[in-house]
Amino acid sequence: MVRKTKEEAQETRHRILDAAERVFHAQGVARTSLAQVAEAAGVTRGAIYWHFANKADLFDAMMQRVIGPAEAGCLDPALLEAADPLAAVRGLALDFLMQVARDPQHQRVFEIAIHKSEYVGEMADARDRHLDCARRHRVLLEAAMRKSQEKGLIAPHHRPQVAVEGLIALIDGLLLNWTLDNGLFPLADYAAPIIDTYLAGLRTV
Amino acid sequence: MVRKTKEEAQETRHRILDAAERVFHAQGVARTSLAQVAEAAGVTRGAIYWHFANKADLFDAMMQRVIGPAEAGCLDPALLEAADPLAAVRGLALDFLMQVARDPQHQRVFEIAIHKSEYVGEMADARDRHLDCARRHRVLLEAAMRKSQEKGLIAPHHRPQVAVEGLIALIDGLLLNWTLDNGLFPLADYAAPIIDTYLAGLRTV
DNA sequence: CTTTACATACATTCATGTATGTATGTATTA
DNA sequence: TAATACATACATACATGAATGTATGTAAAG
Repeated sequence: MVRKTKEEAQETRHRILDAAERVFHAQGVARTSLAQVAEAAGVTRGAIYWHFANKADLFDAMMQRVIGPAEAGCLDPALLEAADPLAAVRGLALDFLMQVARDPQHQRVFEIAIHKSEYVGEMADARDRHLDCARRHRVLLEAAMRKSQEKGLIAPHHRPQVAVEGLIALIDGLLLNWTLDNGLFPLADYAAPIIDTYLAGLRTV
Repeated sequence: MVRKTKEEAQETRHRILDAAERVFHAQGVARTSLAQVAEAAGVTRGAIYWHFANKADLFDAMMQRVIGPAEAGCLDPALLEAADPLAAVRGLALDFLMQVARDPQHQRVFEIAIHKSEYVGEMADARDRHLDCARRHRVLLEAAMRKSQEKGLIAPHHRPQVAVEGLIALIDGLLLNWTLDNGLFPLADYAAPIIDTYLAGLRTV
């Protein structure tokens, strides 16, 4: 059986993406060949080269499938309309961390992105997309911080840009270390008190 | 000219390590062959295989040469004898971040470790060493946090383990994002206020 | 009948590890 | 102290395997 219906073709595409997730996670991106991905997916390399241009393209698609929807949720401009923007920021950060802590697919993909791939050469596309997305987050968060400061929720001596950079560092650092060894500490338990500690620091004079 | 004196041999060894740093940084570890490292060092692969067992061993040596001394300084148990352990922790964290911000070699090596290598397979040695070192840091920092709490420098509702995990996340996150794009924010300027914000949060009731 | 969705087969490029060559430093001996 | 023997510090050459990309085959969907 060779030629499939369009739906079946999409299913094999997803099977390939699933397999890539598993194998990339287990061996790292650079150390896995497309033949290994194909075997894990139950197809041949021909199928992979039909759906994707090369390994970088496959990697891109794998990341986008999971991170694309997630990042959309994090970029809600309604953040600025909240009565308490700082609380809204807190909610966004915790939602994000909790989603990763709960969903094993998110965990796997972030672990691949952070610890099992090299942001270099042909992976530059993914890197650029990440940087652009991060920049938009910074812009939005900085606006929220400024608004919080206007409302007296943040002490006046804090610079909004600095406050944002610290918050992002905290979130990314938690993700970095938890994905490095998820037995090290319970992210779902630690996330809230840690974020709250930082935000409490922003309130102090 | 073939056989060199021991000092000359050590010099070529360091030339190889320097070259590895540059090429790994430019292309990523997985995407560079030992032939490229050899060319950059002005030697042949024979020289590399004489001094190192393989690429993983070379990578290990390159990391250890820079990180080894640095991590020794961060593990000073005198931390616990300080009159103000929290201030001592602050000093340690800032010293570390400032050293990376100032020394381009540290910057390069951390950038390689974080963004341009895959902690997988044969790199497991480096990963294990990193994890073990991080664990010792956590033990020491947790003791310092506990002592700070006994002295009333940290509000009683904070759990020392959680406080430590937040601090480490903050430091690692700053390093992660700054090495990702060192034009994004000035680490030397931002480090102190961000760390201080978190520590201020630890003092609040 | 044409295009799709793959499987199969092929050619080519590299990177690795090892084996071997070789000239020089260094210790030993006489 | 000079001759000798051995180890060192590489360079060179080779064999092997593996991964990639492409070209071609093919059967069924549309």
